[in-house]
Amino acid sequence: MSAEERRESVIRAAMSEFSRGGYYGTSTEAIAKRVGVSQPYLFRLFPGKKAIFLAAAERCLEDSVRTFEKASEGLHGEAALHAMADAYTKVIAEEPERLLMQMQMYVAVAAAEQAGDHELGEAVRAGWMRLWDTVHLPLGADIDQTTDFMAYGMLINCLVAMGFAPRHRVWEGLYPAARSKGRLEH
Amino acid sequence: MSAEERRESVIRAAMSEFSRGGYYGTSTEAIAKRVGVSQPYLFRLFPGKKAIFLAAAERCLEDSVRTFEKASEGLHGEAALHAMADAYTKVIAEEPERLLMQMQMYVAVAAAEQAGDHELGEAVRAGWMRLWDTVHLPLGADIDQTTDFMAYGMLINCLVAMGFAPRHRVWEGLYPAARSKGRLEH
DNA sequence: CCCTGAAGTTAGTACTCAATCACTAACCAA
DNA sequence: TTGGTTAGTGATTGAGTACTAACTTCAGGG
Repeated sequence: MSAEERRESVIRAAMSEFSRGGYYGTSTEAIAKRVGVSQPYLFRLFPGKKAIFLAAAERCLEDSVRTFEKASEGLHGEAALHAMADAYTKVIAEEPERLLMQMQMYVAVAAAEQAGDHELGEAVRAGWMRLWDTVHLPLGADIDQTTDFMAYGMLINCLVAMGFAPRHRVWEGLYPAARSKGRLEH
Repeated sequence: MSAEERRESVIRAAMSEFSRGGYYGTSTEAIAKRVGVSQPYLFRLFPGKKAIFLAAAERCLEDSVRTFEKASEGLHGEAALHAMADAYTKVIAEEPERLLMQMQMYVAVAAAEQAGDHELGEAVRAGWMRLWDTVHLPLGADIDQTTDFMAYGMLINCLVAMGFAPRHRVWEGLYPAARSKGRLEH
């Protein structure tokens, strides 16, 4: 397998592992095992653990951007809103890891910034802005609606992280995500 | 100093430290240093690191409950909403650590649950429900409004964690928190 | 004046983890 | 065959970490 292909699979494995344990709670050995490669070899593909996390974070944001781009393609206003909400609902049910990775990303940024390392922070903020704009345009560039959409998304992320069962009453006020979630998740 | 008083200061120190590095990124030595006590002594005050984190998480939620209880005292409906939003704004400006600790709590729950440890998860979910109800009642038991309030809160937590500057346009759609934040944070 | 119990420390253990180094095996062009 | 590149491994190192055990210090009471 070429180095580039390996790097690709490392990023995917890293997203999985980091989503569980976060930056500090994930060992490079765990990532290597998931890739099926020796641990030292990771350091030939990436300069260090931080670089792996950064790549995983950027990919995570990129995935979300693409999800909403695809969902809202050719749609506007309320139709786009529903399409994007449905798409997110699918992510909740099928790839909850992605939501957790988002959360891990956010807290990792806070830690890095306080340690004087702004590289991750700048990348994540740039990615988030791209995500924000990706949602903003199909919603008719309505700031309030965009903010609402993102806010619901963040609430959902937190509820998923906390492990609230899909039928729990905290989901009640979330529409349409909650109802769809009730359907999709077992 | 009595053991009980020490435990109290350990919890406060732990909230600070865990809010930065999360569970895995925070050493018991860092907590001990902040308390001004030797590291092994922590294990006489608490059975282990996990217990310290649990205590810090519970205290964090308790603090938020108290914040909203105090803010909404004697108020209902829109008045209560504004009072609670203002109170949260104050927390954003003066105690951003508390918001970060919340985030750290959420991701720690996800990690613990997947590792088969449900103790933290149950405590956090119970605490969150108390928080939810604390907000729910003054808002006239309106589920949608409560969900909105919590969603905005979670979005704010994430933006703060990512380190978006107070004047950044992502804050624009947040009302009244954003405007107040612009005023309060330098 | 000694005894007890509680607060707190020093020294140490067993372990994990990121990163480095020296090496091998396969392939490929001249 | 030779010389070079690329994918990959095993052994190791040095720093850090949660937790334990044994010791110290000291206030208060009989």
